[in-house]
Amino acid sequence: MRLFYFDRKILTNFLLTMIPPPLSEQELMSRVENIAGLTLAQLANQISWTTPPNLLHNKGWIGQLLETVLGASAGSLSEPDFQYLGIELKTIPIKANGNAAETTYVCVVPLEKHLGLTWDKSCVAKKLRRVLWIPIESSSDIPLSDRRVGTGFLWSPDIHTLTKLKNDWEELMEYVALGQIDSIDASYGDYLQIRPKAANAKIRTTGVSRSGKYQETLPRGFYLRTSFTNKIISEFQSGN
DNA sequence: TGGTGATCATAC
DNA sequence: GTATGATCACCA
Repeated sequence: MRLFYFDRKILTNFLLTMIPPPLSEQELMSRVENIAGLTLAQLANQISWTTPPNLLHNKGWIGQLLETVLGASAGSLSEPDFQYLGIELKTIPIKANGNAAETTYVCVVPLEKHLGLTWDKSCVAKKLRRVLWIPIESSSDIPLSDRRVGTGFLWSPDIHTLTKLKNDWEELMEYVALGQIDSIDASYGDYLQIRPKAANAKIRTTGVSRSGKYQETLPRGFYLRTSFTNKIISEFQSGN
């Protein structure tokens, strides 16, 4: 069943774009090199997409564009973008000064069914095992069409980083487990933070209260702080 | 100006 | 509603 779904997904994407998924890391990185320096409009033209005037009503457009151009599988499965390769694709908006403009969304915070959940099994650990970061020019004074794609690079957290992420995750999840999700705000966590992840502030999902009963609450997501992604970028640039 | 809370599109 | 992809927008 899952195989069927996977195949249909790949096939649909291929028929729409004629871009097959990369079969090796080398093939993927060769595609990444080939698009470095291109503008978003040039990239969009490759697959006959129209560049929107801005991202206001298309916040995920750049991410979806890069996914498609690089042959990532489409769809909303909880799988890495490049399923064969176990690689997650993340675009990262870069300001004129070279720093990340926005935090990076990782995954939804489990607000129930988290009993016995450990770091190694968490969505954060799974998503961040191997990431293809692609910097994208994001200054608001550059029209979206003219913004250029940077040099993408593969990244895996080193042991120190992994420990920091694990500590953050465990600390944050402890509040969740104790039914104290509503007392957490975005200031908690060094590398990871928890923030709302919903269409609006009225959306509710099921969580757990302090007394252990089910309680409706705002859906949250894990995000990487810009200070952390800046660190990743500067380590790549300095060749570490 | 940057960090936090709020929000947008879309598939299923 | 839940998942994917994220950025917007306010205010200290």
